[in-house]
Amino acid sequence: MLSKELIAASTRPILLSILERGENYGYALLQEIEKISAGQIVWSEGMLYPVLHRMENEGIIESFWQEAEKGRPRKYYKITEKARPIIQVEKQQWSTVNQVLKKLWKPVKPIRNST
Amino acid sequence: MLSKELIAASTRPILLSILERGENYGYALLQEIEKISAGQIVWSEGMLYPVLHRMENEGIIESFWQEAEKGRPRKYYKITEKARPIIQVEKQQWSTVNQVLKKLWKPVKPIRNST
DNA sequence: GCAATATACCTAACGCCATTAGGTATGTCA
DNA sequence: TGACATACCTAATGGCGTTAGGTATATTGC
Repeated sequence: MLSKELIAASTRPILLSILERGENYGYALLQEIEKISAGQIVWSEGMLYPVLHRMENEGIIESFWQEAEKGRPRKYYKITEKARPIIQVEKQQWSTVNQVLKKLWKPVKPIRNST
Repeated sequence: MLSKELIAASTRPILLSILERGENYGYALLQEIEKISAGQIVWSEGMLYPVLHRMENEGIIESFWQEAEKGRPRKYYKITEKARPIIQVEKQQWSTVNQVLKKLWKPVKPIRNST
């Protein structure tokens, strides 16, 4: 169970990275992330759908309805050209923080003793 | 300039990791993170002080006033024993997300062409 | 002497966003 | 026929970063 802050920070980068590999629909994305993270990351629908709508409003992704062989129609999302630079910035920002944390998590060098 | 979501997700882990290495006071922490991140991460006071107060209320850190050689007294913070397991969980959570992103950012293997 | 700047702390109003908790609709299986 | 999985959506709530203030001390420049 991730903290809500970490969810907030990682959802967009993860979503865009998944969609970068191919279009997909909301419900499948919920299962996809759970699978990729080996059950570590679980998204709620109440979080995901608003995020998708917001990103569509911003023009980062776009949607189209598609009939499934069975069940109700699915709303597929795909990234737009506008998404590319955003993904780059997000990667860079994530790396910045990750490098700082990696640095801080390195054990402190003990002071060499002269004995 | 980091996104506010990434700030929210990283502030506590970073703060606790810095304080794990030694007690420090608020204003110095602002400069410390800027230095460690080579200017990439800049915290605002309006973000930092409430975070410190919240963590103190939760018993994760504790504070004491100390006179400086010059200027006003400083409020130093140090981690408590309660912080240790929390830091561990945060490290683990961060690593989980980081591994997922690393996986997603690996270039997709192109299909070998028979030409 | 006095204004500007750096240090060092604090807080209130605002807006964004995940959570919680609902709702609708279709198809399958017992 | 009732339960469950699939598949979409939204409203109310609370937490938290941003913005924009405030207070106090010490130094530096005019």
